[in-house]
Amino acid sequence: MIFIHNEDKPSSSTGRVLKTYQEARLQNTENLRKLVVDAAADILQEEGPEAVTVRKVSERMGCSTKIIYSLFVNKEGLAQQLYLEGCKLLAQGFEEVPLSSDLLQHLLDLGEAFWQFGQDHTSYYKLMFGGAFAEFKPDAESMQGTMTAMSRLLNLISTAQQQGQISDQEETGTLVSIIWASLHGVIHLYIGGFLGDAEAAHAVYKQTMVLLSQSLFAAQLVQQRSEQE
Amino acid sequence: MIFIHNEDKPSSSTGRVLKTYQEARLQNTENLRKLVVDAAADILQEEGPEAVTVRKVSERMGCSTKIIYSLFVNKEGLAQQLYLEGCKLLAQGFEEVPLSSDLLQHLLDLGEAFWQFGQDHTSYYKLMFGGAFAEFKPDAESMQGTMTAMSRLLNLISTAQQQGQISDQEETGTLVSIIWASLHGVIHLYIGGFLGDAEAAHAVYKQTMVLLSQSLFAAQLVQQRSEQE
DNA sequence: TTCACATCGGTAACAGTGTTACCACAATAA
DNA sequence: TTATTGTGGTAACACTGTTACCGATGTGAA
Repeated sequence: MIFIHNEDKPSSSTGRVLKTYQEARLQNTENLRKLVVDAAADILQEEGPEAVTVRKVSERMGCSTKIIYSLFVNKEGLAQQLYLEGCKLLAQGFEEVPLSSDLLQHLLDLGEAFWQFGQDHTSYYKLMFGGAFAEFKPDAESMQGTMTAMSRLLNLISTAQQQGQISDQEETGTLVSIIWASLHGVIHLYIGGFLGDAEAAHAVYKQTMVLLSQSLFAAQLVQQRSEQE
Repeated sequence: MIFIHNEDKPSSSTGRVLKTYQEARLQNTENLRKLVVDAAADILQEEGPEAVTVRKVSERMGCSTKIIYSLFVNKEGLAQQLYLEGCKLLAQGFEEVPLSSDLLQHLLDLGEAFWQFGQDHTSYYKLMFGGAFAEFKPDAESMQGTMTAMSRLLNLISTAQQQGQISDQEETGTLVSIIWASLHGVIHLYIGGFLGDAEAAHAVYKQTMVLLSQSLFAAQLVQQRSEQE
């Protein structure tokens, strides 16, 4: 039963998912990989990270678990692809933030976009930064994807430093890490259930952004103040 | 083999762990609970959070898994006890920080103690805040334990607000959350492998503390400045 | 003392996980 | 047509959390 490699048999009642799997198998493995990642992504978003299991993915694909192990080495390999998928979504979220000549406002907007990503794609967030897959450590490709997603933030800080609005005593990368980590901490504690409801957590988040940017842009503020006097 | 309930039999070669289990069983269940938590804590520290399994704990105890389910409802119940154990260690770490009349310095010292806790008890940290047990959400007792551990930080912020060194526009709890979450974010990203080696991560951590405290104590700094003029 | 009852806890199983050895089949090459 | 290669499904292994079962043990009453 199940899979007869003979193509003569009509589609019958095996369903559409099965057909796409058959189609992809006739083409290159790259399409098949994408199909598996999509199936896994669906499960991730519908049922959360812990529901993403090799068997569930293969069932949804209509194939055996062997396929997943042939295409990706193990579950972690599949998780890495999902990580990169999440990076794309995050980058997309950042892209939608309008450019602004007010760099402080721009920073706040980017921070807000990061919060929104955590809310709209909580399952992805848990997978990527939440330690949902205990064994998952970012490899070179993952870090590359992360940096690409974060490039918008990096460019902003760099520009602000060049314009003298943010001190250039610290390395740009360090400042990005500080902002990223601080905001991540709020989101992660909230997801973990430590910061009450979404409203309270969002208040903490926004206040964290304010405090950080106050310090970062402090030189400018002081300068503005002395100019006003 | 294994457990003969007859006490006439001498200790034989069953080992010391077994004897303590037998002893505790003769006493109340509270001692037995503590013994189980200790065994689980040993595994946690020796082999990490993912190694803490019901079977491993029961093997180390020299009893069946049933005991764990009788004493704690399920694995999560045991995890909660480990969480509280971690709170004690964290509180202990905070206790060792010397009091200081310089509240800013005191804040930096407490922050450093939090970092040290993450380094010295990484397994506990992962269990408590790292999401190592995906299903674990802090219940009322866990939150209570967390607050007790954090009380040192809470008192400090409260005092600084009363002395006018930190603005009292924000609620004390909110400020504590901001500091906690930001520092947690750095530790968590570092543990997750996103911030490079310990040295680089520690630099980010310290800089985060500096930026935050600069904003928090900003009013005072401005005040000092105007007093000097 | 003896006997019924209740409780405690060990055994063995269930359902689920990641992973892999095995082997039948299809496609290709000679 | 035959030999070889490789793809992929089946079924198993070693784990996990969890629980149904049931014998043994201790405890109460007669």
